Amino acid sequence: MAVSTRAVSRAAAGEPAAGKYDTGEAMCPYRLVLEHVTSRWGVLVLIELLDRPHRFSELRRAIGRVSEKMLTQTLQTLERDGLVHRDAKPVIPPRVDYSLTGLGREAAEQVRALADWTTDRMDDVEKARLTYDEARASRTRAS
Amino acid sequence: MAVSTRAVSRAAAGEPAAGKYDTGEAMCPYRLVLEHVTSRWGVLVLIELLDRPHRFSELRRAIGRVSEKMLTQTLQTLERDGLVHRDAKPVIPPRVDYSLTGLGREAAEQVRALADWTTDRMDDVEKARLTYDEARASRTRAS
DNA sequence: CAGCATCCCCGCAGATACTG
DNA sequence: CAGTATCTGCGGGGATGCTG
Repeated sequence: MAVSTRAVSRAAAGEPAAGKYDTGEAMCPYRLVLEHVTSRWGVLVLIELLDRPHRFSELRRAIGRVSEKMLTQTLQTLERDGLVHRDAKPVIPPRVDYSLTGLGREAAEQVRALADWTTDRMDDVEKARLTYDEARASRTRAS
Repeated sequence: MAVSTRAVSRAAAGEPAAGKYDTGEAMCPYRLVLEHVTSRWGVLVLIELLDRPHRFSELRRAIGRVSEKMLTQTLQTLERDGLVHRDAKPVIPPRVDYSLTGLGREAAEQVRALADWTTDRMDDVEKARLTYDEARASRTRAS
């Protein structure tokens, strides 16, 4: 039904299922949007759409290893938040194009900046990890 | 044991547990770092530490609603990646201060920019949601 | 106070089958 | 091709109890 569909959609993209953390206080709304944008697949979708609009299956291939279901859910969440525009052409076979809205482009640029930073600094991170693991290993030997 | 401890640490902060998505290909490393940084609690920790160094319990209170376990795991992951510096003073009662490294500060600034954008555009997002839900509701009535 | 160990639940996400 | 509906597992993450 429509209701359960909405429930699924709201649960998508890393958003908590509204009962799990509902220990009295409500989660502040901006964190929800932030989690949609920074969600596992949300990040990759936004970055991919920043290059150019994509069809559904193009996105699947571009991202790789995302299940059809998760991609659908992620796109629905982002569409609902007004970040992604969905253009379904009434043709056979169906053709649906996804693109960024103005709002979505702003978000995507922030996200891409972060992703670019990550790739740039990747080697620093890996060095840090080696140092950390080294220290841990020697601590283990000492005990 | 040390081995299992490391396994827990690696699974922290939204990082997949190394077997779940291991359908043959390895996940590219930069996505892992990206997911640490954009993880549920990672985002909030980085933003909080951008203001000033925090003690463990200060972070807990500042973030709110984060379990001790998840905060520990998140901090360990970020420390291992070289983004967070852990300073444990050998005193009683124990006192541990967490601060950003140079690398971590760069990441945190990107993340905060994204968070700021989210709060700024929050009302646009909510308007978009109303529009979206409205459209869905009328579609349901039509069918 | 900081953090580790253990238990356990439930919800995310993958797999599969079916529709327009 | 672009979805929806349903089932299932397993791992994230909360709760609790214990150590230094």
